[in-house]
Amino acid sequence: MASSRRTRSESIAAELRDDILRGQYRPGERLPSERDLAARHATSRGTVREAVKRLEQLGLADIQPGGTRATPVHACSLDVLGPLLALEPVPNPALVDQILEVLGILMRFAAEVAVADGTAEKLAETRRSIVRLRTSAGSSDTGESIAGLFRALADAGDHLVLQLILNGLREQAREHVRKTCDPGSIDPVELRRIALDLDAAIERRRPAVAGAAIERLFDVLRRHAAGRQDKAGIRRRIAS
Amino acid sequence: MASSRRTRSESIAAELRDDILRGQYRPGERLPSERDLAARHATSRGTVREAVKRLEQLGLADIQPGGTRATPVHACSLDVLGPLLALEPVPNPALVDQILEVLGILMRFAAEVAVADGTAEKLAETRRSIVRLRTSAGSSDTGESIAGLFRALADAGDHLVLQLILNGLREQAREHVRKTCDPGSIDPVELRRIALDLDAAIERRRPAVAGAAIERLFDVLRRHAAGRQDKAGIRRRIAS
DNA sequence: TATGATATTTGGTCTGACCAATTTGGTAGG
DNA sequence: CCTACCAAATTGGTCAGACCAAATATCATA
Repeated sequence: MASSRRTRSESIAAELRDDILRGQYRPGERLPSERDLAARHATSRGTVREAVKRLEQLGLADIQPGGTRATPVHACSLDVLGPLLALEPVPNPALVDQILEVLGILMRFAAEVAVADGTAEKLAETRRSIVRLRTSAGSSDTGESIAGLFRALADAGDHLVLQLILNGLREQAREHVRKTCDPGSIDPVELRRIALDLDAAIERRRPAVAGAAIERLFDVLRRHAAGRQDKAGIRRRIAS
Repeated sequence: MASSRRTRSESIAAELRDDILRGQYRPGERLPSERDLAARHATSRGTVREAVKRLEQLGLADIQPGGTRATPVHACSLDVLGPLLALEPVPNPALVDQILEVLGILMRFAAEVAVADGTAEKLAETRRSIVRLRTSAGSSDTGESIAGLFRALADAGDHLVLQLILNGLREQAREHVRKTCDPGSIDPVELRRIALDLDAAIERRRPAVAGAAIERLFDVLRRHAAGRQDKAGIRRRIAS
């Protein structure tokens, strides 16, 4: 229900976006004019215009009469994360870990909110997703199951702000995180243990316990994504 | 360096956006066609087209040949938060609290990262912003000082993912949160105490202590935003 | 050299048109 | 009566060329 085939203006937008992300235009530097771009891409100005507009909404360009200018990356929208990861054939491991780090914090909170405030119905759905995770642990469906659990947790809490952020993060990260860490090869035993703990926490309505389970899950995910090497280096960087 | 005057397509986009957020179009329902909208607004199809495109990028509309359809709010981008708050003359207090809740979690993490990994230079800048906060506590500049502190902390950590999320959240929330809680009337004594603790934590490089200080800061902010009534009801909803 | 007027460039919008995909409505067949 | 299928109307995607206002660049003048 999401995307259709790639449109012309989308292609141009993607190309320009990657150019900016690659640093081809320094912040403040002027981009080619719409007319210029139209000529280069052998297309109409209207089409180019839509592409440039898209850049502006990503926070990558500041478009004004007299000239459109590039914008520093650190001031952009979350929506540049996906393209940024896709820039290199193998996603930047440091970035992937940052994503898992923040996602872990937010999902932990989501779990706490869900268990504390969730309706019985929503929590039942969450527990069903936990069952699916337990049965699929070790298989190629593991990634899908984990994603399903996350969605259920985010949905159960009725916390709109949290949902919106998680939407964006998921949309940007999903595919690329999978590229770095094949969830199917996560230790199934560990996964099932976490799933059981989480399920028990939900059943007995223990938000803190549920949050701790999610935290452990992300420890596993991050360690797994980082590969066998330097497991220790990635661990929680602060001893709270 | 941000916005110029309001463009016609932006006006139309804003109107459509608010219509959808107000629930005028149920999810899945078809929006008027571009030609129809152009006629209604006495404008050209190209202009309307840019507006509708904007909606799609907000995640509010799914635009496809045959018809553009509305999308459920909970599946949108974070960028709808601002408009959602602006829908009512007085921002929804529950939403504002949700924002402060999530912002608190993220800023706590940002502080921990900053203190753990920040360069001496960046941390010095952060401490300068703390000084500004202490001197402005109780004045009308308090809000600006707090925002400055947040920006410095987010900047010191060199955590891109966190920065991007905080960008979006700040962009959406800034103005509206201020409407709900006048920062100038926050207890200056409490504020200065937190500032001192935070400063000491930075100086001695104690991430956990810095995080705790930020957490206390947000306790104050949330209690203040919620108004004098039901201080207790708003408090941290989970006992971790 | 500094400054102010002028010419050029650039984005914002309009008009009207064509194509391709979808939706819709009706029709023939079960 | 319902279903499967086909044709017409609708809708989005793109193109072309044009005009205006704001910003920039250029150059003559003080």
